[in-house]
Amino acid sequence: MNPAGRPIAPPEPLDLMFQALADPARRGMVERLTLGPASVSELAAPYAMSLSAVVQHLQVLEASGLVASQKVGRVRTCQIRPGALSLAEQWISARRTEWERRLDRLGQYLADHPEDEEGDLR
Amino acid sequence: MNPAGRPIAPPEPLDLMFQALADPARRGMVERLTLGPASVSELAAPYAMSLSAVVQHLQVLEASGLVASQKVGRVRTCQIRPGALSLAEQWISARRTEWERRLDRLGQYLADHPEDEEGDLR
DNA sequence: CCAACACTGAAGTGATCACTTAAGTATTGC
DNA sequence: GCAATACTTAAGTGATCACTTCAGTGTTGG
Repeated sequence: MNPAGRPIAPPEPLDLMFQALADPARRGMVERLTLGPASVSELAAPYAMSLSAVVQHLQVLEASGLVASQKVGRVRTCQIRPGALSLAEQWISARRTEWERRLDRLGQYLADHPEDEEGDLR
Repeated sequence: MNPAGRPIAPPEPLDLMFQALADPARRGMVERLTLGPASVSELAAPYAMSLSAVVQHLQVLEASGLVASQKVGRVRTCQIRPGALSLAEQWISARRTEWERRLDRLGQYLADHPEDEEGDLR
């Protein structure tokens, strides 16, 4: 049980996604991989951390679905999974369009009722 | 010092942003706030956690820049900051367009060289 | 005035995170 | 064959996270 005593819920895909993107090293690896596939050591090169740490970041990225990899010989080659980011993108753009619509309605209301005062959040 | 013994870097805005979005309760609060401003207790209502926990989530959301709030009397009213999500949106769409460009180049190459075999990641 | 209300702040706890080191296991070039 | 290469796995550590409880503080309706 967790601290709340409630049953643990399995993490949703969006949780894993945003969690994966929340670390600058992981974002950096994704940025690198958008330029093309790379081996683990190539991905590790820009970072001061151990290879082990990089592999652990890679595992997070794979669990989130952002990255896939396959091993050939002794080299593991990683690539981004193109469709993966669209889930996060959709959530964000849904919020954006929602509040744009809301601001439009508010603007329309204010235009229709110019006598009303500002400062009202409702 | 951190476990690596290296100096700590201050978290980047995108770190705070994605970290804030990585929790389902916080995303839920953002979703609620896209429909319009709400008080702390209104935001807390759907959740089984304590009010204190909700306030702590709200602090994370404020630190990320996603949410703003002001107190009037004994009620704190929260609203989303419309522009905030665009930072995350831009990062994601930058990656998307980058790998789309890359896939286009790859497709063009394959079209120009139909004799080549598949399975090459380079 | 005073009780109910809407938070606020501090302290504590167990789980998870971001690393580390150390000791493996397959591959490959020579 | 054998050393170098490219990871892989396990165990450990301190920091941070997501909560909790409890004890305030300021506000407001009756």
